[in-house]
Amino acid sequence: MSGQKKYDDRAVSGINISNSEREEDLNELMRVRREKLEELRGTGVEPYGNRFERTHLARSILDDFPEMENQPVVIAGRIMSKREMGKASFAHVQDSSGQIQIYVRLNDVGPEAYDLFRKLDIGDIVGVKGKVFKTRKGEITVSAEHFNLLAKSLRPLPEKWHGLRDVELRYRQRYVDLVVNPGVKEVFETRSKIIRALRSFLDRNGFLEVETPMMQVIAGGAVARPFVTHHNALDMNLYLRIAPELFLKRLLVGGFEKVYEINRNFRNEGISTKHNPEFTMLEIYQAYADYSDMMDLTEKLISSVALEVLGTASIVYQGEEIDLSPKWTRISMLEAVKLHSGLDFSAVKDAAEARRAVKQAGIELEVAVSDSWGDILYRVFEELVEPKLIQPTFVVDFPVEVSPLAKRKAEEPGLTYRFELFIYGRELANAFSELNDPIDQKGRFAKQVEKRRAGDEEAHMMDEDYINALEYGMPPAGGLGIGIDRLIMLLTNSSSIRDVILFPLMKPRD
RNA sequence: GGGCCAUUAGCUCAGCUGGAAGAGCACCUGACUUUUAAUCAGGGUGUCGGUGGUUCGAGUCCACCAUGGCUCACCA
Repeated sequence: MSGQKKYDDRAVSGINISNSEREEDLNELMRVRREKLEELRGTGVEPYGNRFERTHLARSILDDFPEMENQPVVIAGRIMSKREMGKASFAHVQDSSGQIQIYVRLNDVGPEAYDLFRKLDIGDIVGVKGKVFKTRKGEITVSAEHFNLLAKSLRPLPEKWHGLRDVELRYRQRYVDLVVNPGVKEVFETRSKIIRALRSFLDRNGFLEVETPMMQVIAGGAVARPFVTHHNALDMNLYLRIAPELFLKRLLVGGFEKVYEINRNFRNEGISTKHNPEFTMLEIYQAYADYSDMMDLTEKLISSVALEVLGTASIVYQGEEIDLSPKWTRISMLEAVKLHSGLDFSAVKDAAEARRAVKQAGIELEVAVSDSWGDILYRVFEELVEPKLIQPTFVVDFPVEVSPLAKRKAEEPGLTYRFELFIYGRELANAFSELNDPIDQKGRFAKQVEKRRAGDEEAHMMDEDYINALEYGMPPAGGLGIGIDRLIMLLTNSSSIRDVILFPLMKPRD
């Protein structure tokens, strides 16, 4: 028992016995660095420093050189390269703003400090005090008068020419990726700016940011398989949310009229370049609005964020020019399908006829026996139309069968006031006039529950409390969901969702 | 989950029809007081992803497994 306890303590404190305590496992590069570490300690140099006060970032020295020349500065950062030339040396130091060269001369720093400098490795974090000058070859440089070791690095960094290319290592050890591949940091800085711009746009327009449960008793608001977790004290299973939708609409019932949430959703499904099990979603709800208001909002939101963050609404994604300036094409699903497949579903009366029409048109499609007219229309749309929607396109009026939370069209009850936004063949946003008729909603849930009983794990569960809320009366409202990771992919020209998520889910090795 | 591809030094990669594991960077030793992919002289640091098999002999051929990439399926 006590042995078990000891093991747990070590696990919690992060000590990795198998890796760090077996010297014979260390390769020569790491062994040498550990020896240097001990040597430094032996000469009274603490290899892991404390607070360090710097005066300048690399960028500011480079940008303001004329004023900075000959001025004293204190910088701090990681040594990225080193060039020793006997009694003088150069190195590059990298901080959050970029890199700047330092020059260390025996005569300036003295023999002890110069010895210390020679022991430093690429990857070590140092603080440098010195004066700014320009070398003979014209590079702005800090001539060191004094320097401190702030953190000794025990592992060699990837090489300077190619950086870290191995995709698997880049994702597994993002910290290394960030150190050596400068473009990566830029993507995540842009990500942060995009999210800030979204928030500020919504805040300016009177929307209130709220937080709703990530752990839910009923995983609702979307069609997806949830993750299951367990609460010990209550001894009950909980789901990680697949969407915040039903909670945000409860807030409309409560009297909040314009709300939004930017947060993680979790879906227990396949992983791909477009899917990570946890992803960030923006959902917006506006009382007394409808789906065409949501289209206007989507256009304004995305185009103004692009303008604010990138300085242009005309972007290039994977070699394709995409114009995000309003107004975007709006086309009904029936028209879109007719345009791209020749099939006119408005003349098709039921599922049997739809099946025949698809077959006649020679479209290869796996159609389940239980599929309805709407299911088949939607499948044809996904298969033949989606990939062709490169420029921003709102596809409107989805079949009711695939839209269990959207309001029916008054004149065509088989369709709903729903749209999805497609850019580069990908779904980027999904929105509708919210269904606020509790009786209709209950009926739709019941249909979903039937599907669930028939084995469809992605179908909705019955949410009695949500119905209860609707029964109190929810104002008519427009609701909008935008996949933030995909938006960021688009705006940073990233081909994989893993390039816009700092720590994407990876299967452990071994 | 299916198909295709990849896995060799810390990193980036070569290694042909099976015949004694290689390069560049990094690292180590030495020289060098404005270099910058610093240079010059010397040094190879490895469970060839793992386990079996075929063979006199396997980094190389075969099977299975692991991880990853692309792609299809599912989804956002």
